[in-house]
Amino acid sequence: MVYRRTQQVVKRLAARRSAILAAARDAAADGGMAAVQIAPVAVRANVAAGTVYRYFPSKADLISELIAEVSRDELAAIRRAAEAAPGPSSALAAAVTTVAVHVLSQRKLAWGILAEPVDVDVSASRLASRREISGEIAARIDAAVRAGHLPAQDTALAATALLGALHESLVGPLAPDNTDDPAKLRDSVQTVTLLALRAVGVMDARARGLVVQAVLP
Amino acid sequence: MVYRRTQQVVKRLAARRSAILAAARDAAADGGMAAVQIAPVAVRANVAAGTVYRYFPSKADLISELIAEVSRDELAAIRRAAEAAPGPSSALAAAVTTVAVHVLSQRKLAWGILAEPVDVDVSASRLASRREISGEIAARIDAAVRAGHLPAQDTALAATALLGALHESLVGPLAPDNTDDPAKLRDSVQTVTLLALRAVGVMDARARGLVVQAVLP
DNA sequence: ATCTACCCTGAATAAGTGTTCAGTTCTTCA
DNA sequence: TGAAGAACTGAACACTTATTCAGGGTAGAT
Repeated sequence: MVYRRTQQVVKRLAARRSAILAAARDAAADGGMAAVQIAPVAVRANVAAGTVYRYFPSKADLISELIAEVSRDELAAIRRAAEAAPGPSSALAAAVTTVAVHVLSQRKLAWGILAEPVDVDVSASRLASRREISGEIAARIDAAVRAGHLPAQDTALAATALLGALHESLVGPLAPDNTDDPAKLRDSVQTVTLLALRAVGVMDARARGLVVQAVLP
Repeated sequence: MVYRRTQQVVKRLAARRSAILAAARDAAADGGMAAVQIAPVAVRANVAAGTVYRYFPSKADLISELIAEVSRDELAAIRRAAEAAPGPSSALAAAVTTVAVHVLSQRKLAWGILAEPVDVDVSASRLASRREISGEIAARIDAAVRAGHLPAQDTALAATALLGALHESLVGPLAPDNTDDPAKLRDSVQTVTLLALRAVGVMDARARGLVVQAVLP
């Protein structure tokens, strides 16, 4: 062989791959999954359409990786928020609030990742994404149950239901369109978080306290 | 003119239209919205593909009507259940239970109506559908609030969140797959209804009572 | 400098389905 | 019964995008 991938080339390839993924993410943030089409993404990433296929076997793979990436980021944020909280209930509140805030601050992207129709099959990665996030929330609920702050319950089902409630009320088609009023956005986050905490059995008064703590910086 | 639509013909036309809609509904119940394609629906309805277009201007219109029809049925069922209940809280519980049971007993159809990707734009009718159902639930929450059974709250947001919780936990991708175990199905309905009622502020003990009442026939 | 292997380009291709429409069949009424 | 209008048929068409691939370019080794 008279050709070997030098370190420089390896780096360039990795950078290009990242650029394509980033372009896809940008497109999704701008116009939802509908905007994640090979040709436009290639343009954003400054490559030709064919090049995308040197990095991703298919559009389904590209979108799947996009979903996985966003999901990883989200999971990390949730963990960070929860671990900074003083106790299990606060951690749960912080986790829920984090999801709500993130989802609201990137509504198009969130909608794209979660539920927007896509012309290729990405159900597997969506499933994985939900599993991860839901699992994390379930773990937090579980911790609060074990600490005696919540009644025993099916934590997996509860976590799934919580996420459904957050998503539908914040980025679903009926979500109020407060795109640019920070006060209303905060209100929504607060209301929905309160709802979610009460759903798993946090007493109302205590829930209010936890929510205020979690929403305030 | 030597031709006028006689009563018989009018009836036949109406029947055909219904047959096409019914065929679409069957297809959706069998294989989700993905199965609602013009050619297969036409076959089910015993007409040619072109005929579908004499009754529906486009696939989008066909599916929109399908969504509207299912939505109407659902709304009627919710109202019936709620009106048969002895009080506002029971009515709310009955309404929520009804949604849960219906959704579970026609999961593919529900998923198709609610969230499954479709290749044409049906967002308007999905929005309308959600608005109707959510509005009804909101009204029930409101009644319970006015009766002093629940704390004051943003009932529209709460209703939306409740529906999101129900849908995600019962027909979402993470929903447990108890297709054929009636006991587990009932368990799911009970658990989720309980969750929903607590979310809007029903006290736990009272919620359990309401749920049992609502779930038992 | 030059050969080789790899990478990139972007126009052409492929494939799936909604939609159309010229021709056929059916219904009505004189 | 036959003429006229309406409804139905289903094969052909249209359109959109993902995907391919032959050709040109670039980096590494000698």
